[in-house]
Amino acid sequence: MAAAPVRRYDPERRQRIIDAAIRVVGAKGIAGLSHRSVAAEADVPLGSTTYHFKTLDDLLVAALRQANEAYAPALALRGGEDLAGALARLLGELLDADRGRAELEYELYLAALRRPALRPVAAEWCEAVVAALSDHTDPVTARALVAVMDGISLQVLLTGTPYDEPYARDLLTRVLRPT
Amino acid sequence: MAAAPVRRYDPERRQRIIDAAIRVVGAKGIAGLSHRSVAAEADVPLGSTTYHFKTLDDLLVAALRQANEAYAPALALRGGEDLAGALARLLGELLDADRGRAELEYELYLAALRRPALRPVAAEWCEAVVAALSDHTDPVTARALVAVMDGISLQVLLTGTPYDEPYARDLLTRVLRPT
DNA sequence: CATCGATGCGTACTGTTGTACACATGCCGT
DNA sequence: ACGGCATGTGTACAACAGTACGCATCGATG
Repeated sequence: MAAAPVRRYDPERRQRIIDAAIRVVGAKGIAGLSHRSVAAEADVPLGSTTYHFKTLDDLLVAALRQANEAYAPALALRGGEDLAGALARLLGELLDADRGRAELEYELYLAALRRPALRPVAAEWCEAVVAALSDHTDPVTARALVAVMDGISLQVLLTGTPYDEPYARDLLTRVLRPT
Repeated sequence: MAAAPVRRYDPERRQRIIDAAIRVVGAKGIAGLSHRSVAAEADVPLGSTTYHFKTLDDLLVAALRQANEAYAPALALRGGEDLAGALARLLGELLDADRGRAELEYELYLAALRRPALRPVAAEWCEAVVAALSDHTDPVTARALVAVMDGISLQVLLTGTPYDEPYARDLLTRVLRPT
């Protein structure tokens, strides 16, 4: 009998490694990310991860980019609602109902602080959100909204304070009024 | 002749280790922080760091707390100036003139995302800034200002966008107007 | 002045990590 | 058809990590 057929020609492998990396970061944080831990999670040999991603930064870039793509559609805005209320509601959904995902995405995003390789991707993320908001307000205000939403999320995630939707709505309303 | 006199009775040792830890994080990031790297930087033996700080989290807590104490006085506000302008100016001083320190302080602050041990200290930091602003505005607005300043700083630090003081001033002005 | 606990020092152990490298395999252009 | 090259696999190695632990030394307490 043949030995266990070693897996060959696996075109999805690269993608599976990225998915595994995201799961690892979600479970153990970036500090727990290593070529070996992703390899185990993706069920591929060690050499495979080092082949597709020479450095961990490469892997983080791919993971952050993928997380971005999943985040932007979450900002889908309903038509009738007022903008501040809609954003406050979406923020609440992310921070209350999907805390794990919020932590994961912010951890990848914030990693750009010390990893220059991630900075362009973080900038892309920023731009994508601004673009999603540009249908509803001017570009300067859109950037401001991003800053404010980041700030609110940070306070919640870093200090453990519960998310206060009316407060967020009030703050966003203030930002939306032109000078 | 006597052997090199082994250093004994060094009451400042603990403090020197904290200072060394801050320098290490500033130079190599939290990822480069280890009992060994601080020991080398502080010029103390390995056993000394593990004695004073059982875990690296303990060390990070001390470092973050110390960074906080250095940050709050930097928020000293001049009397005559309008609040938004003063904060925008201070933000500029931190982000333009002292980028390294800004990165260091935010890295320690953001580390609370994945390290529950740091969360109370991050909350203290938040409260300290709110308290410093409370002489000039109401508590709710003070919290909002902290969120906005964090958000602005993040955009600058994470994406590499240059700091735009007039933009920050405008945004802070919007937040300061009561609803 | 004897003793005990806090502090300091050195070293050894065990696990984990990034990296390199030699070899296997199968697609694709010629 | 066939050979080069991208892809996949397994293993080994050197560096470095946290941790533990035995011993040295000092200050204070009685």
